[in-house]
Amino acid sequence: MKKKYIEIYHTLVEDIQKGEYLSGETLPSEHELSSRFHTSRETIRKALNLLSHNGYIQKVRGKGSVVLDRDKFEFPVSGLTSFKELSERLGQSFRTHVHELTLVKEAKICRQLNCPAGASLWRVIRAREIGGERIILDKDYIRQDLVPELTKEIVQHSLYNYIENELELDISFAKKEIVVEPVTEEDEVFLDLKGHHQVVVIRSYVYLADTTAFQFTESRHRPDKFQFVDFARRTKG
Amino acid sequence: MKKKYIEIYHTLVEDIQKGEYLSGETLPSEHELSSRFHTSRETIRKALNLLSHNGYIQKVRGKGSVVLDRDKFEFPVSGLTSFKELSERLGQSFRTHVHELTLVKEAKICRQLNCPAGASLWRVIRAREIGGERIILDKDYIRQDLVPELTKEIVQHSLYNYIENELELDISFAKKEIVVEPVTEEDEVFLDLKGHHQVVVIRSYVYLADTTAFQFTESRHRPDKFQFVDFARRTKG
DNA sequence: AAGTGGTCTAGACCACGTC
DNA sequence: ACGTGGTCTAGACCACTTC
Repeated sequence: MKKKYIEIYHTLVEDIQKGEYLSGETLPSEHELSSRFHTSRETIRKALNLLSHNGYIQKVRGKGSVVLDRDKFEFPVSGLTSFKELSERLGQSFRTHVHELTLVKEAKICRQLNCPAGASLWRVIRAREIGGERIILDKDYIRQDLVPELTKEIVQHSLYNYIENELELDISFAKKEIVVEPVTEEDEVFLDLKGHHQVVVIRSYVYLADTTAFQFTESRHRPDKFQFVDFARRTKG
Repeated sequence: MKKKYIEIYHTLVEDIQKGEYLSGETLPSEHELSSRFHTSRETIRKALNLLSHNGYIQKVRGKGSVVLDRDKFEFPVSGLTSFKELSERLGQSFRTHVHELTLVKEAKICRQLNCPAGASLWRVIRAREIGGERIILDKDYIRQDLVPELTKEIVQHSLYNYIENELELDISFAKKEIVVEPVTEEDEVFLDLKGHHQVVVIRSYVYLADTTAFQFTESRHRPDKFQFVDFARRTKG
């Protein structure tokens, strides 16, 4: 048995994308939806909360669930997007250059990942080429106890895909920090900087569903090609 | 009577902050909490979902609600933070210089805010000084039909405070974009750029709870002082 | 007054981890 | 086997918007 509220969520997303409900209009009422989907109102509400959380609707008390103009938001998949998804979205040709794939011991990063100081970490360094220019340098540190084997093919293709689908690790949340920093010698070597002296650095700590810290990533972007989109819903309380 | 799940949420946040539950430990079970707070389990679950959403806990099936190391996250108040909150958090002295407070008509911005092309908008230009340096230039456009009166005192003190507490407008969500751009003449005049030739630009569209687009803000930061922190929880489905 | 979403209840069964 | 959180139900009352 699948989860009902997830199925209802997908159905409603499709309906919205098909233009069955236009932006500014309201969805059928929760009461109406519960009888239409033969389910309780709380279950409908879970589906609607998902829609709201993902920016498809905004609930307005006494009025209904208003469909938002999602084109205007041009969506973000809030936060945890992989390079592959991103470049596919942009519809541009892309390549990945793998410069390093080694096992290292770095006490400092281990401490931040809550693993023993002597633990082995995969260090993966990849340059991302989009439209013929190498504009992103990704440096990943991944706990080897959680990902025992990595090959050049895997990191070239899609690391996230391998981790989530092959290893079935459940990535749950991430904390990221975005800052601007001077370029390093490494940046000079691996990127086409076109005279830029600073890069945008995104540092992420990625956690699994069981709260294990799992990966540290530093993603260094040439500033003229950097864009970050965020959809933030205010949580009350 | 206030909302129960909000009260329970606040109680649990306080307990966590007092160190009653340490990171890595689990909270009492949902069953236990519902009898302790004399409420139903679904209500407890709403409170726990808030805790989870705000990064206090991670729920693990079969195990419990694990308290996260929130210090390690150094929190963001995800997304919609005002300058005042930010500078208070940093504990630094700050000043706001109001350079402009006028009514304008800009068809382009009206279109993005979904209001008539000829509608009046407040244009507010403020430079933010932190630790003696003017490092942020905020340019706000606000619909005058929603905010009829603005004074220099209001925009100097706290615009958000006025909008939310005095006018009682209900800010609900925002879409933001972060990019890096060359400095403009305006930046040169109003900021202490210290030789920097680029600024980090955050463009935000702010919406009210009734889905009205309400405000457009462009916040221009000197790159060496820019930081953006984000806590992203992956939503399934 | 009627309709909408927001909150809350007191159960139920299931899937998963731990023991 | 037991305890945990995940899903689901069929009601209830309230606050708000619209008419």
